[in-house]
This record gives sequence, C-alpha cells and structure tokens, in this order.
Amino acid sequence: MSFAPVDEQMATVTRGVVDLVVRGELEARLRESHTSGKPLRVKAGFDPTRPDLHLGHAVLLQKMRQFQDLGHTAILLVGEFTAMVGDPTGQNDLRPRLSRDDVRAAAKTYTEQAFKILDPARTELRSNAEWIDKLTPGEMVELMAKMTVSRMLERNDFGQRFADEKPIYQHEFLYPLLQGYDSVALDCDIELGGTDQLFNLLVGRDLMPKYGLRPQMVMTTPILEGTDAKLVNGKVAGKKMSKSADNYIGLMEEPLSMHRKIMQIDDDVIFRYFELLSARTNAELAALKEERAAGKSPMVIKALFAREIITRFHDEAKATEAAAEFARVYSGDAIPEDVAEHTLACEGPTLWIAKALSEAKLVSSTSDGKRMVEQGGVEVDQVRVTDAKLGLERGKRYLLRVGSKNRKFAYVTIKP
RNA sequence: GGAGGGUUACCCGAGUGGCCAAAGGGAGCAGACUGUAAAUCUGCCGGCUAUGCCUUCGAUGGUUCGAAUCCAUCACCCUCCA
Repeated sequence: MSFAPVDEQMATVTRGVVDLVVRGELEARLRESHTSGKPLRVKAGFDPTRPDLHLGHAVLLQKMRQFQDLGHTAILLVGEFTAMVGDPTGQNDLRPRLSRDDVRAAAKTYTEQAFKILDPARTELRSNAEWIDKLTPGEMVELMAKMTVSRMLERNDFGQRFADEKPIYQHEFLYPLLQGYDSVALDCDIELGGTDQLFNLLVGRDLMPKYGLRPQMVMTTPILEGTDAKLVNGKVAGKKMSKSADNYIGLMEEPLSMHRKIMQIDDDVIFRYFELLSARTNAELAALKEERAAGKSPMVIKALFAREIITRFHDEAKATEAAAEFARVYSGDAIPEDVAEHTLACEGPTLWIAKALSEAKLVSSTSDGKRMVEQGGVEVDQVRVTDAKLGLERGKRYLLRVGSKNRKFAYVTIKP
C-alpha cells in the first residue's frame, strides 16, 4: 500500500473538523504509516437507535470515507451492547434502553445506508457485544477503577444534572467507559464522532494507555445545519438538520425530492454541504469557490452537488433524470407526471371552486381554498382564477393548481 | 405538609365581564420581485356557500341578559418555605 504525502493527507482529513486531539500526533502517526505501509485503524461507533438516516448523519461517514480513500481502514462499530445501556449525551433525562432485538434490526438498516458512503472493501464491521459480553465481573470492576467520579462529572450533562439534583443512574457512567473500552479492544489509531461525543471519545483516549496501548487520536465532525440554514456574517447559521424541524434530506429519499431540496439550499450555504459531504478534493472545492466568486451561477453549483449526492445514494442515471424532471416541472411550466385524479360529487348546479380544492386535498379547508383564490394562488386549466365564487361545471374535468413555490396539482372531474 | 404563581390558537405571549375568533412576535402559507435560493414588500394565518352562523382560551359545573375574563371542583406545571 502506498500512501499520499502526509501533509496532503492531513489537509484532506482535517477538512471541516471541529476538534482534533492531537494534531501533531496525527501527523506523526500518518508519517509512521506512510513509512511502514500499514494503514491506520479509524474507528467510529454508532448506536443503532434510529432507522432512517439523513445527510447530517452522513457527515461522519463521509469523513471515514476520506480516510478510506487515502488507504486507511474504517472500523464501523455497532454499539450493540452500549445501545442497551443508553448514551445520556445531550439528554437531560435518562434515555430509554433498547432490547437486543431492536438494536439488531436497527443496525441492519443503518449499515445498509452506511455502505452507500463507505467502501466495504476497506471497512471492518464489528459489534461491541463481541468483547463486552465476555467481560467478567472482575474485569468490569477493573475497568471502572480506571476512571473517577469527578472526571465523569466534568461532562456537561452529568455535571448539570448533579447540580440540578436530577437523578444520575450508575449504569449511565458505564456508557463512556464501555465506549472507551471498545477502543481498547480494537486498538484503533483514531476515533471519529460528532462534536457532542467529544467527552466519550476522550475517555477512550485516556483508557488506552492504562491498558498498555498507545492513546487514540480523537477527531470530531460538526453537526450539519438544515436545508433552511442561512449565511449570517459569513457564518452558516441555522438549526441542525433533523426530521422534527423538517429541514432534512433523507439518505433514502426519492431523487427528485433530493434534487429539489438541494436546489432550495441557500446559495452560500451550499459550500458548507460541499465541505462536509462531497468526495471532491480540497483543490476541486477551492476551484469551485473561485468560479463562484468569478460569477458562476450558484444554481449550477448546487446542481453539481445534487448530482453527486443522488449518484451516491441512487445512481447516475437517476441523478440525470431528476435534474431533467426538475428543469421540466419547476423551472419550466410543465405539469408533473403523477398528478392525482379525483372525482367529486356535486349537489348544486356547479361545484364551488373552494370546495373542490378542499376535496381534492390541495388545501386544508374550504375557507383556506377561498383564501387561496382571493390571494391569486389558484390556477384552473393553467389560468389564474380571480373570482372566489367560481363554480366548476358538472361533467367536466379540470386541472387545478395551488401555489407556486410548493405547487400542488390535481385533476378533478365533477360528476354530472 | 405550608404559601404563592401559572395553564390562551403550531410555538412564544398580551388580554382580567360585552368593542374578543382573541393584541404582538416567531414559524407557516399566498402574492409581487426572482433562479421554486436569499433578502425585501403586501396580504393571509379556527370552521362553514358566509355582511351571518358554529366551535375555540387546561377539564367540568355554576353566576350573569352576556364569560378567555367572576365563583366552585378537578387535573397538570412552576416558585418559595418545611
């Protein structure tokens, strides 16, 4: 195995990271691997608690992929045992614990999605049940004897809860220890995690020398902002990507939907996404930024990102198709292919437009429908309706459209 | 165990007998401008074929011509004292 020069590797792997403990050590170890030809062992663990992942989760995986592309080995560690303990990080309360079956099922869907990013040939897929299940009570005590309570209380959420006199159960202290023990068992060179994991990762670093191993380096990746993030004073600002804030792009999402959401990202924020998720090299990104500064259309740049992401999670043909469909339906004025059909009953001589919109589920109520018409947000057969009292005639078929930004279509046929 | 404060629409929050379908802000939606970006401006933001009617201010019951507003009971939350 021949590796790229160390400074080049450093530039790639440190892109976008939040914490790096310790930079010099990482350089040294990369140099060592460069000489010996031995790849670094790069660990990242996850608790398979949620089934569907979004781009925010992909940031960490992308970072691992960068290590892989440089020739190193990724260790994807399934926290089969620790998931049952429940990591209290970021929680103000105790987290619910899962059964082993739940965990296994979730792990399966998780890894399927993770391998859209990771290179399976350079990935070790492991479960920490392998070694934690085998720990004897004596070994467990020994592990616990390597960490003090006050050290645990340094962790923000524990400290806060202690100060607030909220309960901290003893098994919760076990979580960071077990996670750290995983690093011991795997003898890894570096562990990656989200910034909220910093404490846990450092426990691993502390533990390793106590077991006679060289301490791992620790690197944390940022939490990706949602698709509604803005650029404020040169910095990306916004809520983190999450399902509940509805500002996420799911890894399993439909190509067209992915494309649309990416095109809606703020022009200046797209580079944040590139930095954290693109497989493009630093040089390529720098070139792209220059082109942008020189006046290249931000839409073209966003489309590049959309293409890369859709190709990764679906395939290239789907990416092309999505781009074309997007141009046709949204940029142009075409009608999408899958428009719902409704047949509506009618009591009077005609069916009130507001009622029709409501029954076709384009609006939430007749009042809402009436409002939409009054505000000029409704088209019937591609012509804007201005009369809020308009009646649709029996026996005819109409194409209804509401809104433009989030346009919705439906065909309705009024029963004769 | 004692004392006090609170619960208002998606969220925050004003309102303490009629002028309250309920101020203001945020979110959201529509329109203008655009590139379905951002920013900005305008409007909307409980339901109902509607100058009116119906349902809503933690729940239930009451006082009143009239209740988000007063009274009683219940539920939940918070603060202080023990």
